[in-house]
Amino acid sequence: MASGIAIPVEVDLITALEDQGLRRTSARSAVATRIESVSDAFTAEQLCRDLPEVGRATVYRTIRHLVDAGALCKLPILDGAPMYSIARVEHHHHTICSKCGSVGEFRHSTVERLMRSLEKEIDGEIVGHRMEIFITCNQCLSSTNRGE
Amino acid sequence: MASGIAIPVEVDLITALEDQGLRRTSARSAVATRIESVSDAFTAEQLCRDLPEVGRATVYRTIRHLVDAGALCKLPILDGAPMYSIARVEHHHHTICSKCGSVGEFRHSTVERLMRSLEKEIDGEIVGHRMEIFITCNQCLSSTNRGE
DNA sequence: AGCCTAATTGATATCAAGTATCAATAATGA
DNA sequence: TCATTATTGATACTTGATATCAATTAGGCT
Repeated sequence: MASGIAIPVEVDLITALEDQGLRRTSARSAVATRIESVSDAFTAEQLCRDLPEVGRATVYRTIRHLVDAGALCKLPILDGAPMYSIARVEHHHHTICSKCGSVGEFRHSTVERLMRSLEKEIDGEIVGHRMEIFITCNQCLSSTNRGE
Repeated sequence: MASGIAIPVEVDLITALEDQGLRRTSARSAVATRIESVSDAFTAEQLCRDLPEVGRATVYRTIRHLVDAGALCKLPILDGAPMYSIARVEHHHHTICSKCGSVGEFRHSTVERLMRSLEKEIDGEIVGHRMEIFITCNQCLSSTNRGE
């Protein structure tokens, strides 16, 4: 990870919601707290299962608000429900372990430079991009080596 | 696009299916022909609507076979059904117009170089990647300028 | 040509993810 | 405290996609 320490944006999800003009309610607090406590990426259905005391509709709505606020990233999974992860770094991309599904974040200046150089090749105006790197994470690598 | 002319892999979808050991049937031919005739990316549901004479299950199955054969790319759309496009260029990425949804392909060596340089930063072994560029395509740009 | 077998089809049921509805409830400001 | 407005959540529904399985079809064989 070299020298470039990513400065983590302090994420307080319930505050992010209030900044959107939304009320602080017990349902929203429960959702926010739960998301902050699971460190990994998660699906909406997982959250619903973890929070049976909060209605499905509310879980989905709250997630949508957090995505709108920029506090959560929604990342598409080709065969299945999208996953969400807290947006800790300003602009970043994701690594997804194709064995265990764990999600990581990274940021690399080359990506931004790449966009600029692509601008010439592309028939239109670039308004955004998305990039995911599929990996076998170190944990899965070592458990495979141990011969499971 | 400079000098590097992308050599289009000649794609014959029904042949791609036969190469998988699948039989040539009228349903599969209908699906293959239809996909080849629409030049744009499409969703499974669109195909079903275009081919009411072919059962839904068969349309979905045939698409899956074509993806398995590498003849179609499945690209995730964050809010909605995945789109499919014929894989004309060996390894490539997609541009998606965020106004009209049209899909294009491009290939750029920097992307491959980028992967190699990312290898050092990433906690695991890279096994693949995915990248989409969101654009406003020239067509949408000009129609906006005309003041719709 | 006719037959056999395995592959394929497609109507239907089912599943899963997510959204719309709307009466009941809770939060805020006066 | 009251009035207003936002929020909630049970329920029904929508959409995309897969499972089931009897009927059909393709391809090889004689």
